[in-house]
Amino acid sequence: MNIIPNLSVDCVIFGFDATELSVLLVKRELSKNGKIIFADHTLTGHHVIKGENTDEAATRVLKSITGFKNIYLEQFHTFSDTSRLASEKDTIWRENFPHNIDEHVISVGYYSLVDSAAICPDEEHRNVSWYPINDLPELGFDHQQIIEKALEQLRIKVRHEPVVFELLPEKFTISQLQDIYEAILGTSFDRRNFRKKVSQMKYIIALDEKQKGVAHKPAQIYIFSKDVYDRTRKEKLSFFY
Amino acid sequence: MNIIPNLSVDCVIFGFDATELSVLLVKRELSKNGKIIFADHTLTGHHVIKGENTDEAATRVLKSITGFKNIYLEQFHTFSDTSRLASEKDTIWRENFPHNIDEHVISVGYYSLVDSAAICPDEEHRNVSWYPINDLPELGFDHQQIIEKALEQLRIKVRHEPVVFELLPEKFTISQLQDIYEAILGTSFDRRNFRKKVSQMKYIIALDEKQKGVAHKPAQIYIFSKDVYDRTRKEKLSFFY
DNA sequence: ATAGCTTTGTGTATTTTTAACACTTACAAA
DNA sequence: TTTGTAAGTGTTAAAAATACACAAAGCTAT
Repeated sequence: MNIIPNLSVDCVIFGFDATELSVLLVKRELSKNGKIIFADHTLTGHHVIKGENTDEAATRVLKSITGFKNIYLEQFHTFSDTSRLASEKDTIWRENFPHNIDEHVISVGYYSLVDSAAICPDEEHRNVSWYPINDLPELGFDHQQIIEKALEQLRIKVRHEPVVFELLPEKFTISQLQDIYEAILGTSFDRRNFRKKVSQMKYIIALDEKQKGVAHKPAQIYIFSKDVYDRTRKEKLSFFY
Repeated sequence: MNIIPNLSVDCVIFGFDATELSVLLVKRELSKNGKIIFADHTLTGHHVIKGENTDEAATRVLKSITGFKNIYLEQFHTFSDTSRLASEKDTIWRENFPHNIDEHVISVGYYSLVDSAAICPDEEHRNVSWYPINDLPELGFDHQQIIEKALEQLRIKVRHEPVVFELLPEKFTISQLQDIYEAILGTSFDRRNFRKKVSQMKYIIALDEKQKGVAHKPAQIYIFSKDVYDRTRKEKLSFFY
C-alpha cells in the first residue's frame, strides 16, 4: 500500500452503552521470540494513503472496523508534537512495524459517534473493543491526550448541534437521551426540566409506540427528525447566529 | 532550509480596525520575463520545518510577520484535499517556487487575534496588508475556504471564552468591545443591554480614566483582567460545564 | 392475586435572564 | 453659543431556568 509516511489519522470512536460513554480501542501487543514484550491499547488509526485526503482516510478506517461507511465523523485537532511517537514502547513498536515510518508522523484526529449496539467488531478485529471513557486502560502513543481533546470538542459540539442522536438507535426514549447528555457533559439534570426542554424541540417526535418487556412503566418511544430540525433551525439562525 | 515538503501551516490573522474585522493577506504576484502573469492574495503561511511541530511553525510565521512572539493562536482545522493546490494559477505558482513542493501538501490552519494598531508590517513585508473580512480580494489556493472556516470557529470561540480582548489594545471602551462582538458575530446588540451584561462581568474593570480629544462625551476606559476571569470562571465551571 | 420493585411521566411557583425601548450628558468644532 | 456626535443610564414585560414530590404502569417474586 502506498502510504504517506509522515501522515496519519486517528479515530476516537465514541459509543454509548446503557449509561456510559465508551471508546473503541485496539489492543496492541508486541511479542518477540514468542515472548510478550508489552501490551497496551491504542485508538483505531492508519496512515493516509497517497491520493486520498484525511476525511477519506478516516472514513476508510471506520469502514474497516465497523463495516459502515456513513458514520458521523468530525475532524477535531491535529497532533504534531515531534515526540509524540517517541516513548520507549512506541519506539520499539515502530522498529517492528511492517512499513517504514517517518520519524515525525503527524496525525489528524477525528471523532465519530456510533450506536454501539450496531457495531460488532468482527473476527478480523477480535482485538477491538469498547472501554468506558472514565476507566480507560493504558494507552500508547499520545492517544490519551487525543481522547481528552476529542471529548473536550465533543462537549462543545453537543451544546450547539443535535449530534447525540448518532449515539442512539433510531428509536429511543427520553431517559436514554438524558443519560447520554449526562454522560457526555458529566452533569446531571432534573428529569422534569429536561423533559420540558425536550418537549419544546419539535424535531424530537413521539411515536405511537412504547417500550416492551421492561419491568416497569414502559417508556414512550421517540425519533429525531433531521428534516424538521433543519427547517426550524433556519429561523433561529437568522435571528442570532 | 530543511522543510517538510508535504506539510504547511496557514495563519488567518484577524485584526479589528475601528468597525471592521480584517485579515492580514500577502499579495502574491507572479511575473515571467518582466510580464505579470497574475496577481492575487494569500494567507500568511509556510512549510513546517523538520524538528518543529505545527504550533511552532505557526508561531514562527507570526513572529516573522508581526515581530511578536506571544500572539494569541488557535489551531482550528487541517486542510488536506488532494486538489487544494491544483488550480491553474496555483500550479503555475508551484512550478516557480524555489523549493520543491510535494504534489499533495496538507496545511494546518491557525487563526490568531491581534491588536491591529500594534502591527505595522515592516519594509520586508511591504506586500502584507489588512483586508476587511466582508470585502476580501481574490484569494489563491483554498484560502477562501480556510478563512471561512476560521471565522466559523472564531464565532464559536468568542461565545465561550473571552478572547476578543486580544483584538483590542489593553485599554478600551465598552463601545469598542461591542463593535468587536458585532463584527465577529455579524449581529447588533442593544447598547443598554450589552452594557448591563458587561457590568456583570467582574473581570472587565473600569479605570479611573477617560477618553481624550474626542468630539463627544468621552468614554470610560476599561481593562480586562485575566486573573479575575480565571478565578471567577472556576466557580462557573464546577457549576455547569 | 397481590405486594413490592423499578422507572416513567407530570405541574406549579420562584427566580433569573433576556428583550424592548428614549432621553440627557460631555466634549469639540463651527 | 449653537450644533453634532457618541456615551451613559432604568424600567417593564416576556421568556427561560430552577427547584421540587407523587401517582401510574409494568414485571417479579411470593
